[in-house]
Parts: sequence; C-alpha cells; structure tokens
Amino acid sequence: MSPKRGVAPLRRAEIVRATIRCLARDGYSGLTMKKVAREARVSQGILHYYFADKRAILVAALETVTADLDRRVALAQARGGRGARARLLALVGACMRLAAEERAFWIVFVEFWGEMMHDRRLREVNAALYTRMRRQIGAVVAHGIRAGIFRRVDVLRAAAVILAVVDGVSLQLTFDPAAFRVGDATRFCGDAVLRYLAKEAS
Amino acid sequence: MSPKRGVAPLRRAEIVRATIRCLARDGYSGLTMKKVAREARVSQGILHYYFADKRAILVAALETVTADLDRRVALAQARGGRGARARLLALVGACMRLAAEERAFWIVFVEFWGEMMHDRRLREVNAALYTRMRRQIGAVVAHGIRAGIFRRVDVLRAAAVILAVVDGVSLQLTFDPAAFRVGDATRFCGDAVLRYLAKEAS
DNA sequence: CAAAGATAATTGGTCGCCCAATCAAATAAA
DNA sequence: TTTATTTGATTGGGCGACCAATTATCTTTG
Repeated sequence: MSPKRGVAPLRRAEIVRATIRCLARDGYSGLTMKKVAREARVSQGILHYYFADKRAILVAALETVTADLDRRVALAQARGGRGARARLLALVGACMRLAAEERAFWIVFVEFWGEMMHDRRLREVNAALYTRMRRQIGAVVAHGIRAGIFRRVDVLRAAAVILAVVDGVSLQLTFDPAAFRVGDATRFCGDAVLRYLAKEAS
Repeated sequence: MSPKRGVAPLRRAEIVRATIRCLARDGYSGLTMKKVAREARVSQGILHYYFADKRAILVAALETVTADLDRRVALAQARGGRGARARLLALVGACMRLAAEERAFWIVFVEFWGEMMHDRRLREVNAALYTRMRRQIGAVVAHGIRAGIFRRVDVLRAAAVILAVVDGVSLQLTFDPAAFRVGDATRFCGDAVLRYLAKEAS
C-alpha cells in the first residue's frame, strides 16, 4: 500500500472496523494485532502508527460499536408511530431484530462486557451508552405518562428496568437463536414492558 | 508440597477454585497457568497432571460456577414462603442479593459469556444451567396459575422472560453497584415480574 | 514384620511458539 | 526538499505444554 496524504482518519476507521470483524470471528482472547492487520489489509507496523497500543484499538472499537447501536436505536425510534406505546414497541422491536439479524453485533458487545469488568476506560464508554439509552427510553415513558396511558413511575428507573429486559432477552436470542423466535421474543418483551407500565393496579 | 495418596479429587477442586478467584481478579484475558498455580499454591506442572490443558480447567471452572448458582437459587427458593407469589419474589430477591453481595460471582460469569460465543463446550454448560433455571421458575409459575393468582401463560416462555429480567438487572447491578440499590432493584424487578403475570388485562 | 518394588503425586526447569511493540528504511505526495 | 505515511524485519518477553527426576505412600514378598 502506497502512502497517501490526508487518509489518516479513513485508515483509522478501517482498522477499527477490521478489529470489530475479527472480534466477531475469533473473540476477544483470540484477537491479535497480526489478524487485525491482515483483516484490514495493512502491515502490522501501521497499527502502531495510528494507535498507541492494542488497548487503544479496543477502546476505539467499543466506541464505534456503541455509536452504531445509538444510531440504530434512534433510527428505529424515528420510524415508530406517534403514541408512546407504539414508540416503545418500535424500540423494543428494533433491539430484538438487531439481536436476531446482526448477531455479530451482540457477540462483540458481550465480549466487551467481560473485559469491562477489569478495564475502567471500557466501562466508562459502556456506562455512557447506557445513560443515553435510559434517557431516550425515559423520554418515551414520560411522554406516555403525560398522555395518561402509563402509570406514574420514576421514568429513569423504569427505563432501567425496560433496558434490562431488552438486554436480557437479546442476550438469550444471541446465545440460542434456534430456541427463541424473534417474533415471540418481541411479543413477550413488549408485553412485559407494557404490562409493567400499565395503569391498572395488579 | 509432599505427594499424598487419594487427594486427587481435592486437588482438582482446589485448582478450580483458584482459577475462579483468578478470573474474578484478573479477568479471562489475564488468566495464566502460572497465576492459577500460584493462587492454588502448587507447582505449574501439576496443572497438567490434573487437567489436559488450560481449556479443560476453564470448562471445569464454569461447571463449578453454574453448580454454585444452582445450589444458591435452590436454597433461596426453599426458604421462600408457600405461595407462588412469595416464592417468586424470594427467587428474584436471592438473585439480586447474589449480584450485590457476591459481585465476583457475576463478574466471572459475564467473563465466560464472552468466551461462550466462540466455544461450544462452554456454551453447552451454560445452556444446561438456563434450562434448569427455566424449569425451576416455570414450576413456580405453574403453581401460581393452578392457584388462580397468575394468568394462563406458557410457563416455560414466561420463565424465560422472568429470567431475562433478572439477568439484565443483575448485570446492571454488577456493572454499576453505586447507581443501583439492591432494595430498589429487587422491588422493581419483582414488580415487573408480578405485573407481567397479573391476571388483570392491560 | 521388614525390605523391596510399584505406583501415585509433585516438582521445577526447559522448549518452541507467538505475541505486542519497536524501528530504521522506503515511498509517495506536497 | 520536506513531510506524512507505510513497510517488514527484529526484539524481548511471556505463554502453554511437556518431561525427567524426586518423593511419599501403598503393596507385595521373603
């Protein structure tokens, strides 16, 4: 590959994408600089020209993955209907579809979870994502409460519960795609969420 | 350490326990045979006397962790009340307490998740655990339906949803123990589960 | 019952491999 | 010519696996 000017940011992104692909294929413990370089079709040395070390690449990869997730969820939400109920279901559905169709996406994400436990930087990136997600979901819940179709709950805490449900079900969907059907998972998940927010007392 | 007869199974268990402690401390990617040997206070060579290779130790470690989880959940359920509602809440509470008090437990578990994505053997051990858990939860749900306090749902699928909620919330509790309070998490989680199973239509 | 052999358990060192990181040199654009 | 970019070989270290030697316990035998 011949050196060209002004391609630095592109190369960076290329390397990060290659890293994510490698993670999905071989896992975190199977990730080597050599494999990343081959996947990105560049020399090994170049990785250290764009990144300080291996860890820096991993951080960039997690940032990219979380940004992707953000974008997808925002998109799905925009497509959803006007009512709070419809928007919430659209959001849940989008997450389920993501887990089912782009399995690699979740695989990479779960791999990072393990490392987060021992890496503060990674943990912070993840925490920021969850804060954003909770805010987004919380806004929809608040909307529903104002419209009088949801009960009066602490919106951020309710969002945390909803996110937890979606997370848990997505995880199962990722682990055992054969046992769960997307339609079923979506229905059950949406059902659980709506029932949790329903006004009628249990 | 002097060689003694008939201690083989004990040594094995000792090594596995040491492995779990190492995993909790340094993570999956930071796990080395050397560290495990030091933690177990044995020589490095002995690890290969009791296990074929590193992977075999990891498999044994996951089996031990899942067995521990089983035992704890069963214990918590036994302590719970008689009614289906009380038993379900006891189960949820036990999981939450586990996540809060024995954080190391969940840390190790999440680390394994990442590897499971690329290791069939580990995946199978985990799948067996989830099948057992779903059966256990499903039995309680069935009990509640028979007693007429829960709506008529597919018990195993309902169990899957409940397990997903518990999983998701536990995960958040593990990641950010400061932001979540165990009491809150337990209440919200139990609330969500009971509302999901409530007879009144939404 | 004691000596001798067999066996189970343990050690520490060694081997070859592969890894992340480094660097001097090369190449193309400005 | 200078600067930005890229290369591939090198380096030092750490890893999992392997093994010859050693020790303690058990079993057999005289």
